[in-house]
Amino acid sequence: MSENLDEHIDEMLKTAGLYHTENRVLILKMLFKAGKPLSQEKIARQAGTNNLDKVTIYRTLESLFNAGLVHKAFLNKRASHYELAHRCTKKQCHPHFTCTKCGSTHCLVDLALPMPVSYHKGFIINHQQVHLEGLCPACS
Amino acid sequence: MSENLDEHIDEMLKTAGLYHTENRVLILKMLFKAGKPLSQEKIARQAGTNNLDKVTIYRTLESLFNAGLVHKAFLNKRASHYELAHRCTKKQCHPHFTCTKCGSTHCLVDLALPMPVSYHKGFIINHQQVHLEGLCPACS
DNA sequence: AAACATTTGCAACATAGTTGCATTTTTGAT
DNA sequence: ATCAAAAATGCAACTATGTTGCAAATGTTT
Ligand SMILES: [Mn+2]
Ligand SMILES: [Mn+2]
Ligand SMILES: [Zn+2]
Ligand SMILES: [Zn+2]
Repeated sequence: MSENLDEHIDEMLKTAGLYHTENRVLILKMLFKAGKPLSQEKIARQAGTNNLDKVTIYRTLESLFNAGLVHKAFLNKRASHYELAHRCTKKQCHPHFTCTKCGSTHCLVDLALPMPVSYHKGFIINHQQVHLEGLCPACS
Repeated sequence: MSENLDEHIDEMLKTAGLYHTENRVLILKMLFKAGKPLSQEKIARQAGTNNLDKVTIYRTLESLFNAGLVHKAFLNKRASHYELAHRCTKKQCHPHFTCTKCGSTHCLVDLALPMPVSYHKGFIINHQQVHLEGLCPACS
């Protein structure tokens, strides 16, 4: 995946019907590399010299989100975080874990949680996100 | 509970070791009455004439939160929402449901979800919050 | 190359939340 | 009831996050 990541990203954008732009490629690469949810601010800082405008980052993430390539992760932070959708099913993202001591975030991609079936008459459940808190291996 | 709500709130504050103030009583009453998570803005608007300062609301909620009387609900909105902790166990809040059509929020207090047991060596899971999306009875 | 659609950067704005500090309220002890 | 200490409140100013409008730049299609 390391060699042909560029090709993979090209394919993702083409399939999604999105214009192939420098910023989309850059941000998708960052998300692949990070392997966990990133905020606008982290992306901006990591881009450094690339002089990415804040608004552009938000709009780029939104276009990737609308295309289904990216998910909003549901952390207990003030800022939204985005991650690749490649490790989520349509109905269920993997759980996210936040360490209450060091603040680190972990994607528990292999922790399968049951999706609740229909609740009461009339409720249709389409999507689930689970957020866990506790102590990470480094802090426990 | 309607008659002795005041007494109940007095008791809550006393047990928590918090000063008994007008604002704490007012906000706790609102949260009881609402039965679902409220944001600072909703509390301010509902207080109306009572002329509650924004900062005071935040600080009041924080004191109630630190005392464990109130939880932060984890909705996919920009602003934090707070609710009474009385329908949550220490480790697990009830799931919250947001309707993607009308935006309404529902507390699924009788939907019991299993708490994931320890994940990998080193992870200690202390708390779980689940957020569901779909269509509410009015919209489905 | 030309025409069209989308993306980008910038400035200005809106909303959520925080901090410092002087004043007021609550509490517990006299 | 009076007083002193501790905590809560209101206000102003501030930071951080996110949004909107628009002209210029870039990507796509023919
Ligand atoms: Mn993740
Ligand atoms: Mn609730
Ligand atoms: Zn940790
Ligand atoms: Zn609805």
